[in-house]
Amino acid sequence: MSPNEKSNPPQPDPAASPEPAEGRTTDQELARAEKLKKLVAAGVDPFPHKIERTHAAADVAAEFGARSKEDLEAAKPRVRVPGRILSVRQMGRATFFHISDGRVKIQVYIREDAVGREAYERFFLFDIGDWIAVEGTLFRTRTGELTVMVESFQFVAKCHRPLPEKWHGLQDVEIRYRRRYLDLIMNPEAAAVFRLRSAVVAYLRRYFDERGYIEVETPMMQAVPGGALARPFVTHHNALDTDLYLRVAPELYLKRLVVGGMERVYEINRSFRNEGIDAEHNPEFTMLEFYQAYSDYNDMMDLTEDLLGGLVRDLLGGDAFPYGDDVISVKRPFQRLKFRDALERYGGLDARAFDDRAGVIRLGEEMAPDKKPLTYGRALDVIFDKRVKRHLVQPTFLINPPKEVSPLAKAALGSTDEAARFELFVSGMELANAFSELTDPVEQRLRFEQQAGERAKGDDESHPIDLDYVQALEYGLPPTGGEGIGVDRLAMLLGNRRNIREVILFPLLRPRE
RNA sequence: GGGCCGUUAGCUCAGUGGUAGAGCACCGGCCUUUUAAGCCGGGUGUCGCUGGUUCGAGCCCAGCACGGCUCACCA
Repeated sequence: MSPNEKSNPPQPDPAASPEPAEGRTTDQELARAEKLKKLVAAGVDPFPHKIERTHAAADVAAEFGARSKEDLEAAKPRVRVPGRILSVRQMGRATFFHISDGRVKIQVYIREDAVGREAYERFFLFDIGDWIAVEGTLFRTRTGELTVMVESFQFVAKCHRPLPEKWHGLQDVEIRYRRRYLDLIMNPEAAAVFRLRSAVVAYLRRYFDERGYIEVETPMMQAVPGGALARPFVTHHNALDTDLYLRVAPELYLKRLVVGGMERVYEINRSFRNEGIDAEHNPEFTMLEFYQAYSDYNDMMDLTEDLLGGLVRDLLGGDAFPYGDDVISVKRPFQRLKFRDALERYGGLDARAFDDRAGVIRLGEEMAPDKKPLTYGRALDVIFDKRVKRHLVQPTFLINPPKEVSPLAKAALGSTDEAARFELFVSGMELANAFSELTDPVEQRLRFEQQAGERAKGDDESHPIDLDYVQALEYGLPPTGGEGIGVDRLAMLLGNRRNIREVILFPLLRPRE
């Protein structure tokens, strides 16, 4: 067969409306496809390879936002700026519209007498939602709004589907989460939260980098899912024919690195916990963990105050910020409250009740019948969760919880049943968890075995035995302070969002269909 | 997993057992500094799905799906 006889492969119609991903094609989608066809017929490339621009919309605002009307009229600055059309106001032979780069909206003015009749009519083959690049000079309207006077414009990309309503934005939370791009287009305050989150993470990295910490990445797929008391996700490696777990925490690997001489390490990345989903929990979430040799949990408290104070000052200004109905102050020092004192103050346990171990267990089991049988320490933890947590609104270091629920922490100095550990609570939410790391390999092994004993009694939240980790400790871990901070929750606080899904771009939802 | 609530046009939402509605968007007109532009005309729909009750169901009942809140769970 000669090349000439080869039939051309079928070419897609570049202006065709995409098959609807779900449901039927609506009248509005058909109208949009028709307009694109006309543009293509007029010679427009529906999928241009590159768009030249001088400014993003945000650049225009930043560079010219302060220039006066007279100044702009004299200078006539030229810009070529792309953006998505968000609204159109046509008045006969002149039209105003707004384009956005996802951060800033810029008004554009197009007049038939400036661009010519043909181009002016071509503009009406664009729809709200389409991407356009406009070139022209900047001026201010009667009302003072910075505006591009169009001299020419270029098609950038088609929006085949109508955008949500311009005034109310996109309200349906399910669509907001499933199709986050629509949320980002329509709800600028939602987009702003994710920019804030990015700034939070950048600050954290800067903070630790400047203090001599090494950023590392440790396994997310682990043979023993340790470092926290949580149910893991299971997966399977085919070539090795072995089950692996998605990590519930990076902790044990980070401490192995300290054994290896990396005396200051941190990691910011995802962990996975196969638990319920609610306003404070997403199955995959981002944790900052950091470890510092030659330190203890008191040093971690100092560091935490410094870190959060600086973060709030840097990103929000000042040392307090609104969260829901509260104003959270990160002024040093944070309240320090012993676990036992917290239970006495808010949990209705006086000293005598505290010492009545059977009574405590009974109370805990009444509050959490699913968790029976409870140990003393577990029961205290339950009572804390139910009664105390919600009272800890201002940043509070909750110090020395039961050793029993802290299998990776040293015992508190001078105590046999309390851990050298704190949890930081803000607005009733656990934000951080830190301890003086347990460095004794013999005791670590014992603690693991105790946990295994509880596991055997049906407790699937106990810590699994990790003998490989014990072996690492046998090579010597210097005194080390370590801490984990929930980055999503930190973003919730600074962004004043009550739901973790507002700070996770694509939160886990049940798959559709 | 339990309880409560929601699901109606592309979006935001009304809807009282008896012809399916509004605003925005869209379509056709008018309009050269508007900005939730305005004015005139047009309703474009699998009322989440499946059954049931009824002469008749968006509405009442049951089941299911998805979502929200909440409780449970949860470092």
